[in-house]
Amino acid sequence: MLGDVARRMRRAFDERARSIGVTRPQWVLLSALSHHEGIHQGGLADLLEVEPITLCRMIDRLQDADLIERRRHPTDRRAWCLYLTDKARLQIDKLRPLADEVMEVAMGGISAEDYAAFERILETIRQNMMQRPAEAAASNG
Amino acid sequence: MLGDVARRMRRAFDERARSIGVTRPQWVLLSALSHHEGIHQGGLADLLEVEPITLCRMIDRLQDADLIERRRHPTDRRAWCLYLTDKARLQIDKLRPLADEVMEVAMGGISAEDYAAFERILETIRQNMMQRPAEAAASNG
DNA sequence: CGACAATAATAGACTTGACTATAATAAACC
DNA sequence: GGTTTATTATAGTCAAGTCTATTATTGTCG
Repeated sequence: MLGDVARRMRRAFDERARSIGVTRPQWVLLSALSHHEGIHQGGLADLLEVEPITLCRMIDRLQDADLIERRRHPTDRRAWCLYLTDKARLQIDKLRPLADEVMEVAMGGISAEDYAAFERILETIRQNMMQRPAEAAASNG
Repeated sequence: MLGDVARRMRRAFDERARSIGVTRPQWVLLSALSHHEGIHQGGLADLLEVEPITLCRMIDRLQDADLIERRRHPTDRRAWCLYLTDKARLQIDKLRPLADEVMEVAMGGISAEDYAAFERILETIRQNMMQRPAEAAASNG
């Protein structure tokens, strides 16, 4: 059910975002980058919890679309530093209200108490899922 | 956050299921089919809320892996009817406890009241997301 | 019957995600 | 100073999901 609800929300955002020409994962990436400009790919991959190679290919596409700029790291010749283009900033400004709208629709008719409870429980589940399976197995016995 | 939690749960299941040799979406498919044997592809796609072509290719792979059998529909020569193989039934039996384990870990330390509240709120959100975006726009004004 | 619309499955091309592996570079260490 | 190890980015290959067609059918209607 949780997965189902998450999927419906993803889909709702995707439908709205399609006209902008940016996919939802791309928006998540751009949005994260807007708070950490200059970060290198590995760091951003950690932030987004995706594999470096997944991020690498998304960056390829975003660079092709003139939304992200790769600049050489000043001292580490292996690394790239990532920067938003002005075009990307415009896109983000258009996308944020869409995300807000999805949240509004989703949370319609839910009281403040329920909302708080929901957040609290979600956070508990998140903590429960944080331990790696090996540790989980170990802690079970 | 909801998406994050859903992703963590997906991942937890994937890690456990990998050794069985079936992916999570495949398990979902097999599990659904076990309750609707004989259904045709379009019907199953509706059930799982994926595009027919997505299901079609998953069925291709599952048929290659001897987990699903396609039989001709008795009267409609366009359609296939889907059946589990015995091998698939064994797999399902192995996977169900894994899913249960993930749920147990996820819900650890959550009271019955919280669990009930969580389900209720999730269901509300689900209902909120059920309306199509066009209708949502219309109902907004 | 015959044209035409609807339905079932599938093809092509794309994004996103994974796993495994590899080249280049940096850091650590003897 | 040179060898080994770790890190950074990337390639190959696959699954799963999307959108937009296309091919067989089936059903409908004149």
